[in-house]
Order: sequence, then structure tokens, then C-alpha cells
Amino acid sequence: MDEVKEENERLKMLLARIAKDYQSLKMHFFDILQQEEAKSTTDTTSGSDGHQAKEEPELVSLSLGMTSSDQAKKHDKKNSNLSNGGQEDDERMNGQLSLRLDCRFEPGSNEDRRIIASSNINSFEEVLKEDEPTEIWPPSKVLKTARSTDDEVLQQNPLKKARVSVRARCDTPTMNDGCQWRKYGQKIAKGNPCPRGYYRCTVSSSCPVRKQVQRCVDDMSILITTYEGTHNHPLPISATAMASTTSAAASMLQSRSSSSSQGGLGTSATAPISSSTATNLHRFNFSASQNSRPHQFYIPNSSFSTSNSHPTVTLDLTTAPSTSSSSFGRFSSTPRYSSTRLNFSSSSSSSLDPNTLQSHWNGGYRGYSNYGKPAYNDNHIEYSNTAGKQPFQEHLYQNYMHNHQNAAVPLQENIVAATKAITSNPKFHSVLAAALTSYVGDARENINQGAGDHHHQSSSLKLKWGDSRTVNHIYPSSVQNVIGCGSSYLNKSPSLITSPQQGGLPLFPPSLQLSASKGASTALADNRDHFQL
DNA sequence: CGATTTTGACCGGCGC
DNA sequence: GCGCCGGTCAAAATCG
Repeated sequence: MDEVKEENERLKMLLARIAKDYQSLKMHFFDILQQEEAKSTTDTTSGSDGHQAKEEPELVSLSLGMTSSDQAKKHDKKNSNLSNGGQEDDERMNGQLSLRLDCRFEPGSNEDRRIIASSNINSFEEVLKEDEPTEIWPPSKVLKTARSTDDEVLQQNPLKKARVSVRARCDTPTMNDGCQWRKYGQKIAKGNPCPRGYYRCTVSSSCPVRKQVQRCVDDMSILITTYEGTHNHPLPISATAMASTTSAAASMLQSRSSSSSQGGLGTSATAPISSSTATNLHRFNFSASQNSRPHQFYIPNSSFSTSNSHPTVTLDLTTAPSTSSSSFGRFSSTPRYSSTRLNFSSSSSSSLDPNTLQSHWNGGYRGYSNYGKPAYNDNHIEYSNTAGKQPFQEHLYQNYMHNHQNAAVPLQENIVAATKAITSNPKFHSVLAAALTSYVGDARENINQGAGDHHHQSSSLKLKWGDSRTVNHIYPSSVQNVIGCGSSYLNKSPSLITSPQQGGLPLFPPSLQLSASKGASTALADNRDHFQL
């Protein structure tokens, strides 16, 4: 009981702090918003698609912040049973990540408002409150923005559709991205002994979305999934994470490739940006190669890079710094089309276990399997129990830190450049927001799911705030990953995201939770893309 | 029996 | 024009 009270006290204090941070960040956000508007007015004609600029969001802003007010209170409730996890855990708890993929427009257009609603988590929540709980996103919600970005891509790359490639360590044939896929072909691609599988979305017969799945030639444990197109149908909640991430990433790519005047993005910079907590530094490597010139930013927690004949964005969810670093050269190699690589890698061994980070997608199935079906394979045991890997990850992390700290020292100016690049590119925000909301949204969903099971509740909460390793054997890996990622991003994001408009706005409302194991197994049944290739 | 996977054939783009 | 290669088709096989 005393612990609960103390917990509440801490939470209150943190809530106050969050509110304060929110205000300051809000001010910062509006500053940036004004800069963007000023920029857009001066930079009116940028090519043949001037009309499009009017229809496109003037600004896609990332809101990456702590939950506030009522949301936080809800979490207080949820966390009331949480065992005392120490101050650090407390911070994670209060750091319940809330972020929005928030499009800002010039006032007036109804169309714009609709798009705002479609991308605003808040609006989404409201809609879902009104409607019956469902796993399907209203078509007008995500797809609207996704389509618009796709159209944008198509307009500016008439010959090739933009692609979003996701690299993740995965011991299953395909990643669990929540969508339904049907394999329609397989090829041995040149330079890679592993066959490439071709899949199309089967949620809707007319859905144009394709994905390619192939093992990385350098590291067979890495699965490269490339998405192309935009879903033209409602998506299962479990699929919105990847869908929103990829569409935002494609949008980011498009914005970058279409405007060479993106200050920070157009210049080469490598700049580690220190996070608030050195021990939990997250990597954000931004490596954008355009016109044969790779540009890299090293920012805590994530990163970018590129490849191939299609304009491609690569989200790198691989864990080992050495791997992702080595892959940079390969991906940055002079594509015919500009491409961008997002490397959402984690080198943090404490709050952001690399295994948990990526398993949101690649291990989701095995996690769900706990609800009824046997584990997919024996690896699941090893996979779940990541505690044993800790020393190795710690080692990697320390190496990474060592290398990048050394590299960072003489590059202070690049830090500024990288920061400027981020803050000046709204679509970059959207990419990051989408990626993060993906994790967080699913985390919330799955946490709620877990909360329904009293036996698991404490575990889920504990997991939620950081040490997912302790509960891996209980919860779906997707939960672990989401949470691990979310909490870690949470802790670091304030220093990383320089222009967030914070808002305590959960991605997915509690009503979306899978109410019981029945629901979970249903979701499992819908995700059949795990035994393919 | 319907849905999905497999797999060889086919097609189109691209480079030489 | 030819061959290579990535991507798709579609019939057969397989699965549940």
C-alpha cells in the first residue's frame, strides 16, 4: 500500500514536470510551425506540382511527448498495482509515450481538416469511442494520409513507386506486420542465395500493396521486408503500425527527394546527439543517400539509409550496431533513385532491449502463440529469454558508445546540422512519429489486453516500463518490443525531438483491446504470414 | 473444397 | 536485337 502511495506521489510529480515540459515544447513547436509557414510562403513554386503543395499538408508534425492530465491519470490507475520498480522505472512509467502524427494545415479547407482527423491520434480515439470497438481502422483514418503520400510519391516518381524496406532480425519466414499476405511468387535474386518471396495483401482483393521478403545476404538472421503501395482498405489494428510507419517513411523519402533545398538533409553530417541519459543513449543514424552522395546523421536511437532502383526508405530494426553500421555502406551505394534509410536500431541494453525492439514485428506470432497455439519453434525460448543475451548486448552497446562518442567530439557543428535537419523537415517527424506510435500503440493495445488477465497484469505493467526481459515468457513479444521501444523512446525523445507538440494522447483507446485470449487467438489466425517463403 | 503455396513460364525494362 | 533480371501469372500441388 505504501508503495502504491509513493508511486502515486512520484507520478504526480512527474505529471507536473511533464506538463511543464509540454508547455515548453509546445512553444518550441509553434516556433517551428511559424518557420515552416514562412518558408512555404517564400518557397511557393517548386516545380510542376505546385498545386499539390496546396493539397498536401503544410506540415506534418511529430508530437512526441509524455502523457499529460487525464491520460496520465489513467496510467496511474493502471500502474497502481505495479511493483516498485525504482526511480528509473518510475520515470519510464511516467514517460508513457504519447505521440501523434499530427498534420497541420492552413486553416480553411475541410479536406485538410479531414486529414488532420485521419492522422491525429486524438481524433482517432474519439472516433473509436463512438463506434463499436473494432480492430479495423476506419478507412478514412490512416489510409487517407497514406494514400496522399503515395499519390505524392507517384506524382514525383512517375516511373517507380516508392518503397519502404524494413530490416529486422527475424527467425521466422516473414515479419508479423499484422496484415494478411498471400504469396504469389518466389525468385532467386541475383547476389543473394536466399529466395525472395513476393506477397500481396489479401485483406482486400483489390489492394495494390505488395511486399517482398528476403533474407539479408550478409546476415541471414536479418529479414528484409520491402513494402510497396498503399492499402485501400481498413487495416487491422495490428497492421496499422507498419502501415503508418511505411507510409510516413515513404512520405519522408518523397519530401526529401523532391526538394533538394532541405537544408540539413542536403548536406552531409554525422552528429551524435546526446540524450538526457547517457546510459540509455539511443541511436538515430540518419543516412540519406541522394544523387550518389550519402548523408549520415547519428542521432540517439534511430537511423536512415538507402538502396536499389526504386526510391526506397529502409527502416533498420536490426540490433547490432556493427551490423547496421556495416550495412550503411551497402545501402548508401548510389541508387539510381534517391532513397532513404531509417535505422531504428537500439543499442540500449537497459530500457530498450534490442530484441524487444524488433520483435514487435518479427516475433509477434510467437508471442501470440502463447494464447493457444504452441510456440512456432524452439527458438522462441531463447528468443524470449533475452536476459542471457544481456552481456553481449551490453558489450555491443558499449562498443557503440565508445565509437560514436569518439566520433562525436570533433563534430559539434554537425550536431547542429543534424538537429536542424530534423527540426526543419516535418515529414521526418512524421516518419519518426509513425514509427514510434506504431510501437506505442500496439503496446497500449497489448497491455490492455494483458490487463484483462489478472494473472498477467503486474507483469504487463512492469514490462511496460522497461524491463521486458522479466516478462518475456508471459507476454507476446510484440508487447515486449513495443513497450521496450516505447519506453526507451520515451526517455530519450525529449532530447531527440526538438519540435514536438506534446499531448497526452494515446494512439489506441482502451476500447480497442483484445478483450480475451479468444480475441488474441483470432488476431493470431489473421496473421498467417509467418510460415511463408 | 476453398484458400494458399509452389514453381515454371512469361513479360517488360534495361544494358550491352 | 539479345540476354539478363526483376517481377508477375497461373496451373498444379498442398494445406486446413
